Amino acid sequence: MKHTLTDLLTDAVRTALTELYGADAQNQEITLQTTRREFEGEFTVVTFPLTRLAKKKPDVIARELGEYLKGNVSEVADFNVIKGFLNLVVADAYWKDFVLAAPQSGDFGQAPANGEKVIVEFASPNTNKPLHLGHIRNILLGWSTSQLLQKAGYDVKNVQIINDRGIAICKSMLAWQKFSDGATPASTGSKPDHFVGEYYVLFETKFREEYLAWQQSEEGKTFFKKSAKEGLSAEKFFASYKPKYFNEYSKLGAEAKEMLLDWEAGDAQVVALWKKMNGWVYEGFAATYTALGVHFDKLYYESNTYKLGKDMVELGIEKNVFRTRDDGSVYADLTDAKLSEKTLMRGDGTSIYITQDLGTARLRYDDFGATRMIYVVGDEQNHHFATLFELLKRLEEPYAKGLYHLSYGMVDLPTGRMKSREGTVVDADDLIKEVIHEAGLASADRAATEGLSPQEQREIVRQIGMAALKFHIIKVGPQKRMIFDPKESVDMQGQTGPYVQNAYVRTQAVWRKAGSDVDVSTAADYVDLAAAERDLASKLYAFPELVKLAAETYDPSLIAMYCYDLAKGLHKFWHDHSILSAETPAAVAFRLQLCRAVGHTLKGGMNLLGIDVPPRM
RNA sequence: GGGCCCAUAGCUCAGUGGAUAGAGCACCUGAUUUCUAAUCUGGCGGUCGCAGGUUCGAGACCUGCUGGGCUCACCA
Repeated sequence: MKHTLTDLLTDAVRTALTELYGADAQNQEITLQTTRREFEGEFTVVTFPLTRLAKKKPDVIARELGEYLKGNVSEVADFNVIKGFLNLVVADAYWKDFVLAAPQSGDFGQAPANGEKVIVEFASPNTNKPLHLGHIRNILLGWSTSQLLQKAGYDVKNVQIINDRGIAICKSMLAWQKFSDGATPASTGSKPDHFVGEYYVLFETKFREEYLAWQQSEEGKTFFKKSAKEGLSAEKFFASYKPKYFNEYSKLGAEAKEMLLDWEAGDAQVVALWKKMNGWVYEGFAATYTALGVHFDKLYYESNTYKLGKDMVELGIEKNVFRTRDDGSVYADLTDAKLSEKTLMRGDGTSIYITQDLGTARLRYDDFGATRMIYVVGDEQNHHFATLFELLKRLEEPYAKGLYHLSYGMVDLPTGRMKSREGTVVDADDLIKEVIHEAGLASADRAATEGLSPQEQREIVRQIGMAALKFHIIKVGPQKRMIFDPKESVDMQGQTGPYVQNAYVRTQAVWRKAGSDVDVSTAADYVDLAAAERDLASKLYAFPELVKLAAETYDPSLIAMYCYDLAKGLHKFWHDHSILSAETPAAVAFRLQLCRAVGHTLKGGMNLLGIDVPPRM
């Protein structure tokens, strides 16, 4: 591995300290950071922490260090000192050589394969409803994390676990069976997952009607008088009683539960209906995944995995990690890890949610041999995953150290949280359609894509709209609960996806004009770089390290911020300098290649976010 | 009640213990005979929730508090 510039500078500072002050600086922490924009230079050494070592004032140390580095390190062309900050100006020759080398390749920033396998789980929807805005955040996070890890050298597999069973899908099934008259997505022209979702909603509607009627019946009124606490309003009482009513009194509830039992018993008719309706949902999901540009290497279905985990429970008992209660139920005592006592198997021998997660983790390890598993799941399940990981650690699973819950905050609307009951849930397909529509309106009065076929133009509009949406979501750090304003998500100016795309398009436009057979061999003769060029060069230089950091911290928002920053640098450079009519042939040649380097990096960076860049826009 | 997360400009968000805390949007303003103006320039805008502490240095680290969210099932 070649010495990076930052390593080289850090080492040089250590050597300088030893030479200048006779101190052994090998263990001294060297604070090297990028120079703030308002000062000249690219790297800054902070000399405050060196005062004890050198026994001099920070500014004196900075000056002496600067002189030494300028005199002894060819990469350091100049320096300036402000208080305890030594700003280093990297030699133009270094930047020039750098720009003409690594980033000229399309896979700039790609780390060599490290042989380690990692699984990223994301999406993981229920099959009773279409995908919504919350799923979009999940999917974008999962996909870009997967891309990032790949770029950082991992062998990545994308998986999801589909919650295809349970009471929810039975509600859709029952409503369809009772009320559809055999309607199908084809007969109604509905997108199939939306079709199934409509029956889920219909079930809830019918159930509410039934519940309301019961509340107003003699039986309901008597029940209220008998059961409600003094002073509690009927409205409040019945709102909280709803789940119990569903389980104990409701005719529809009983039918849905019966259907679930029939399904578990393998009833042929119920299973056939289940397959049919889930089939519709998958057809719909596939279209949404395609629209989002993501795909999976393997799908796990809860209907296949929900009984897993019993062997893990056995193992836990063997290892004396789990205990059995008198009633036969099994639990793990995690109180010493600041977690609760967790039951893993019921007295009747059936398993629960976390038990299947134990089994599924092992199943995936057996499938792929991955030593890392990333679960992209909302932060309301933080406790669940803390428990799951602690259990797997105690079971001494070989992948236990590589488990990570990529937790993210919920998506709120400016009006508050999304609530299906109040119809404020933003549907994924609607949103996608909307952003593309807006991009189309914004493109309508532009001449930039004239001469392209209608298909090509539509594709560009699609790429722009999706870039606006995706960038708007992925630029926010995962941990943060975010407010999604649909109006802002279609913005195409400022800190947005289209802004970055536009910078890329400019790098392509100049090459189109120059012609691909232009001779750029004179670029090596280019000597003095302009400020905007040095700025771009140092930004390009930072890309591979940033990819590494973003992959290590599972944070794609870092890449989004970077892309914006690099695009901004390109736009500034573009404004300040002419490329094709630059002063000298060497300048033309260098700037063209600088454009190519920036273009590759913007494209690579945006691809990490699952965003395409168009050739023109 | 216990645990975890969040709080930075009017709004949406950045901010490895380092400099005068930054972007974008919004509002005001100037720039286009040119390689794409989906751009660029200037202006306006801050008690970094509050109070202590650690440090040469705190928006960041520690403690307490306030406000908001999530969670603490033999549900998923």
